[in-house]
Amino acid sequence: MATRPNQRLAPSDLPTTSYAVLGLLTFGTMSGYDVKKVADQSLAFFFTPAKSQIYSELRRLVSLGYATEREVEQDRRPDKRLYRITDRGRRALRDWLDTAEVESGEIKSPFLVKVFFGAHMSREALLAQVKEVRRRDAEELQTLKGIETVIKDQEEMFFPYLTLKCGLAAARAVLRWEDEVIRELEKREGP
Amino acid sequence: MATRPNQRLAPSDLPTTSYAVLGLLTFGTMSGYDVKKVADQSLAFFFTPAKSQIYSELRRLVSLGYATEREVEQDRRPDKRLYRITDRGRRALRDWLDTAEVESGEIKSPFLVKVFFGAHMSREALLAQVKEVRRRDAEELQTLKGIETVIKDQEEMFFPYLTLKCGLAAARAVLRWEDEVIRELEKREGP
DNA sequence: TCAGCCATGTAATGGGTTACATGATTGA
DNA sequence: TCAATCATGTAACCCATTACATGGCTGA
Repeated sequence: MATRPNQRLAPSDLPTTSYAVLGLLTFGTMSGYDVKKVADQSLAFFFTPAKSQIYSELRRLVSLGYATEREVEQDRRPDKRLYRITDRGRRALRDWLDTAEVESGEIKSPFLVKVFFGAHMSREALLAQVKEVRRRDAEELQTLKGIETVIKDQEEMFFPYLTLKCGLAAARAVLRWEDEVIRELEKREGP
Repeated sequence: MATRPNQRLAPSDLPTTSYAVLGLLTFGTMSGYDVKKVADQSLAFFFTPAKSQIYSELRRLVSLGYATEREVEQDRRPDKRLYRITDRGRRALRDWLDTAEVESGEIKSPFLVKVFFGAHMSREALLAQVKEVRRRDAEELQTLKGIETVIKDQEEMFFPYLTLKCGLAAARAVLRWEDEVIRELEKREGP
């Protein structure tokens, strides 16, 4: 069946992950391995799928006609499959982006669950865990700052930079909160 | 086999959800429906399981001996099952809390994925979506502030209040970021 | 009188994670 | 020489979500 060239695609209602992968394919032809790497270096702050997830999304994108697959033989490396976004895929991506329904997003934090039930813990155990998380979060902030220096003046990175700024703002706020928690816990019943 | 009373339980490595439900049971005997309500009113910011998830967790807790189940017949209401945490369950909870490995948590934000690929959208579509998300986030912040006024002076809410402060800090930071994004988008190529 | 919420759950589906596989290259 | 990393994926599992089911009460 022939579809008219600029027709809007039926909103095929895939999970966000599919569109994220589809979006990454706009950067160029990639293998699943490549997609994973790029994702880890760009979307990582708010989107972190497993490899296997990416592979199955890519297969799905092909089955929907949103991408094409081409096998490439390699020596010294396992053969790989390269995926390229199609026009139909670009249209699907734009349709999803333009769809007015936005999901704001969620946080899943085992650490905060622990803090919530902190009354059942020794002060020392909780303090140690807060400090550990704080240390990692500070590292994370450094990483984000490193990315910032690289992309902040690249005009084509305007939108990624916006999301990075969200990460920076959130990271800084959380770090300040962690410092406050540490202070509060340390003054709560003396040493 | 008889276990010694205060023995450490083998770290049975359940998902965080299990321990969250177990933790909520320390507040008192509850049905699955109750657990869901309490969770929505307390952990909601960083932990939002579906009802069915809670029901299956409760069944698992029983099967592990971490909770007991008692059927209660009701008229005008469907019968219900009440769950009560056991000593063994309390020990399992404490052991999990004291375990040094903490997972910091993750963010999953379809909205940020959209912003990331904002170059593929019309400025108007993106702006509208940012404003919509900002509106919801402002509402969310109001809700958190409402909770704050209720619990901020209750000593027994000390730890829940700590997590609430994290939510407040993050929500404020994200709102400021959203305002910045709106300003940036509005000045980007004139009206 | 009728939609919507209270109240209690089950069933079906699928999204996403961890573990499994393989082999070459590189740094300690 | 041995672990780590690059490079590429598949298989199994299970966590978690959405849809389904039931019936009384309540407010417009």
